[in-house]
Amino acid sequence: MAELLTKRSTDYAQWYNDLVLKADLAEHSDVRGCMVIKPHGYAIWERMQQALDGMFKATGHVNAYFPLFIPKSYLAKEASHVEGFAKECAVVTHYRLKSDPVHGVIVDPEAKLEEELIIRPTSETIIWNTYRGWIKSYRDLPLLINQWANVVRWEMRTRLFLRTAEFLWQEGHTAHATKEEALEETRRMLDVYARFAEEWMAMPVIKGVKTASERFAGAEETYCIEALMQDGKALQAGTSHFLGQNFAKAFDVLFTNKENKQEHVWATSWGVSTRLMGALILTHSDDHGLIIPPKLAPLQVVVVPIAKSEEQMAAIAAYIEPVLKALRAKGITVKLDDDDTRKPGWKFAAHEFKGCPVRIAIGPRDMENGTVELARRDTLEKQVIEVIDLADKIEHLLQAIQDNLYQKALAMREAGTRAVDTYDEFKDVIEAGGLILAHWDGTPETEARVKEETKATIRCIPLDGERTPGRCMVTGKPSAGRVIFARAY
RNA sequence: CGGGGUGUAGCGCAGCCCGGUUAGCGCACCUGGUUUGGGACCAGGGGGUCGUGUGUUCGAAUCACACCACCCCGACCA
Repeated sequence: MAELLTKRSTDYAQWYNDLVLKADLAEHSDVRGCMVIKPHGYAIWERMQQALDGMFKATGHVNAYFPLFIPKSYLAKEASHVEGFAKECAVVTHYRLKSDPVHGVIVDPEAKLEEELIIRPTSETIIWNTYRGWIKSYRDLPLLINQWANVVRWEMRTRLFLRTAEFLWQEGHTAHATKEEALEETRRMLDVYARFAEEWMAMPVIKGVKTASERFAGAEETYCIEALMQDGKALQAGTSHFLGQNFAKAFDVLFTNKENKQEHVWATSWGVSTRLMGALILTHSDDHGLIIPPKLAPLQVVVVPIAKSEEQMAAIAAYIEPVLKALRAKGITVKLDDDDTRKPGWKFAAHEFKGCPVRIAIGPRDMENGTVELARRDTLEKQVIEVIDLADKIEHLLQAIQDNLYQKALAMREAGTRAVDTYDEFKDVIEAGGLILAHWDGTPETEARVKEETKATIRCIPLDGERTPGRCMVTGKPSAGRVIFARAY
């Protein structure tokens, strides 16, 4: 078999790049830092969207859409927000081109915008400016809105899915009457993200709180889910922010409470992006290509016929038709790959590379014996089984694959997590990657020093598990509990 | 923006030092045939502003200068 893919052990970063390109997930566009998401990649994203959207609706949210453009002055209204995003904003300055004998077209200097427009790096400002008109009374609260959109952050260095100048995401923006409600919402959506990651992506995550230096620009508190990738680097997979009254104050969003008093509303925002595609790949895939958890696989089962003639192809199609029907009745996506321009061996390799969880192969031998060959992508195991009750067996197999992927990822994370008590040991252990649980004195200075000296950052202060006090590994000062350090994407 | 590198067919590359017929190879693509239980084989075929511009020269993919683009490493980050 031709070696299409750099091995993970040879060069993990190159493996990732190869895989994204060769599994037809995405490619670089001619626009610097921007990617084209190809149909196979987009289909997986659509499955993610669908699952998440259902979870948002189930927690009472509705979708809406706000503009791509944000007046420059809006961004400046919340001081730390603008500070956080100013360095990576694309700006629209003109609204017209005109033809030019030398250059074809040029920007029409006559068509300068009076106020420049920012391409949204996130939508808090335009949304809160809009909410001002929507919220008057406690009866208008809570306001629970999500939007699916693209955003632009002009990054210096980009990587397909993990960091691109333009990316797709969802951003939830909610308004509440009380601080407690807003905090509850922040945690509720964090739980939604964690559940999605674990149940759909088969990716175990740690829920935590960001330190001040890693906090979202404009938030009082940023919660996150962090995951450990196969190469030992951590990846932030989703964030949920408690925004306090910062945006309400910046945009004068007031409501009248039951006591007829004016109060600023309390806010949250939360998002996950196409970065999840990167997380999915970095968590599960192997040297043979992509591995997609069954619940997110656009095609869950593929049937590869081994036919020497058109008659045989027709016989195989008839042989498997009842199984296809039964699978579809269960809501399982299945395709008979009857393309006669490709050989079976080619198809085996291609579907494997693209991550299809289950493959059925059927040849003349199987039709004589009443069997099929069943292969699972996660373990690459093959077995010949009787065609009787095949749809049920496959349904169970898909669930088994989903479970196995989660368990494997969990085992990987557990093996890659260590508690460390001294800074010397930390410096040693961090070289091997993984998550490190260590005590920290809570100061930004210590955090910055560790980052400077080891390139490791505090991924989060974990929410779950007991918080046992100790002494900071760097300064020896008191620590309320261990935090998670790692080198991160 | 600093440091390094690369631009030759859709992709991956050779040719460049030392200028000289019609610019070559592998993969992919097209046609025909034989094949088909893990990326088949044989034969034939199509496809090129050699990144752009200027210069040197009888002659430039090859030499010089300028520019552009992209990639890798750093600073910034979901």
